[in-house]
Amino acid sequence: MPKTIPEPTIERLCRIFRLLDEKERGDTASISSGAIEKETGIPAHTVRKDISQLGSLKSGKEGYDIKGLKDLIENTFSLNVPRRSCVVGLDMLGSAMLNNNQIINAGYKIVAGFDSNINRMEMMDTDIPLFPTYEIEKKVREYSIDFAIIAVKPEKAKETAEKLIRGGIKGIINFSPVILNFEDNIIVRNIYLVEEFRLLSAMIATTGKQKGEKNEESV
Amino acid sequence: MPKTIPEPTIERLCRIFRLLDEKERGDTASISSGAIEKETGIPAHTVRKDISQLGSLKSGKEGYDIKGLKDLIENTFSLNVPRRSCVVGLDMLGSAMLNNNQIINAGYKIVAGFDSNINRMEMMDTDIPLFPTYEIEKKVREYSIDFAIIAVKPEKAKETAEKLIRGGIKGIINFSPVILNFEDNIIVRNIYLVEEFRLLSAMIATTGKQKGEKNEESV
DNA sequence: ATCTATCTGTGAAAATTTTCACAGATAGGC
DNA sequence: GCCTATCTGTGAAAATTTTCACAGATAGAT
Repeated sequence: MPKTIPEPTIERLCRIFRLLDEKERGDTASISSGAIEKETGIPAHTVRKDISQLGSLKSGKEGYDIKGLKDLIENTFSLNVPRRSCVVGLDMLGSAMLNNNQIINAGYKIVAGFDSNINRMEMMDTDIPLFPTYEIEKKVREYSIDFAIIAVKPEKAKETAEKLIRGGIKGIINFSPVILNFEDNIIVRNIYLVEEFRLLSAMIATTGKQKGEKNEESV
Repeated sequence: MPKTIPEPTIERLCRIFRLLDEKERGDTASISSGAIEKETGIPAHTVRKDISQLGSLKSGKEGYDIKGLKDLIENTFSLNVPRRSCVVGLDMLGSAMLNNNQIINAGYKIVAGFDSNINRMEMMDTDIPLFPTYEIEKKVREYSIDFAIIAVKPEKAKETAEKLIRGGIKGIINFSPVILNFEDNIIVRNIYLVEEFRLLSAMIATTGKQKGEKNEESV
């Protein structure tokens, strides 16, 4: 085992990765931990500590070499391995995901969409192949799909996840407000829209000056 | 000061709140920490510890009274205070947010939408009043809007946030991939779609069995 | 080559968060 | 009332994560 990297560190490094991606086509070739702090809010010493977990990278008076650091993160986390994804549930949110430029620009290919409503699918205007939900297991396997975005109605979320898992899915991004909790080695990232609202409310109520992030985990 | 509640605890309690909301219209009137663990994945002792931070609630052989616990969380975090929200950027993702049932059902009112493209707004079919982005500051103030969802193009994210803040916004849910980092007491929850994909990749690469959450921080 | 200013890398300390273990409380049966 | 089974509440221990402080490294100037 190559040494365990703590989850908060993984999250921060992915955030830094995006910054590097922006900066890569910029004027300078390097960036310091202090500059990373200014742009991301992650304290400089934490940035250094996190990066040091990746093994060493030659330093310098200038800070980190942007390209070098980016590649190091990319390799460590296998971000360069191409991943195929699908979207299940093609109402407004699901459709927005199917056509999401951010996702496509980052190199993640969305290769299929699923919905239980065949009429709706026939009306949709997209190049991505669409299938009825009863074909999920079959198509996930056939297309070797790694990741799925779940945007179905809450009452369908669990069975949708189970179909995906039977098809061999590796990771799920779950937009439904149902807590998906599997023993297996399926990784689920939950994006709870409503909870983000509640967290804003809660943070205002408790102090008004918490830090506000988590990705989170997550929406 | 009423005692500081750690942020991870706030996030878990909001998750538990949702579970209670589901269970409230169920058959039983109470739920134990063990049952909460089974449904949320949060360990029972952590559940108890978290709940104990809220001050005491009479216990019993049966576990927690669902209604009582729900009210306690609601009051502690002022989740019952009505909040008015808006959406800035009405492309597919923004429109999906404007019409999102989850948000509405949870009692959060979306009272305005903003977009820089006036033609697009005229074509949209919604009862929610829509305004051009140059009116953000004015309208946020006029409607006393508390929260905003930012779904604009990355290059517009920062200036959008600044307009909202000048209008007096209290919290922002940011869907753009730009890191918004303010000194002020504005709370920002970032939902980084692409980062969720990267985190799935990273977690598979590092061990394949990390726990997967945040949002998840954050979506 | 030496000096200086600027950064990183990292062991150790501090802070935070989670886990544990068990005392205390409650409801039901006898 | 008393006993038992089931839970919570919580101080203390353990684990994890963040912060600190400074040694070491590099690049440029003189």
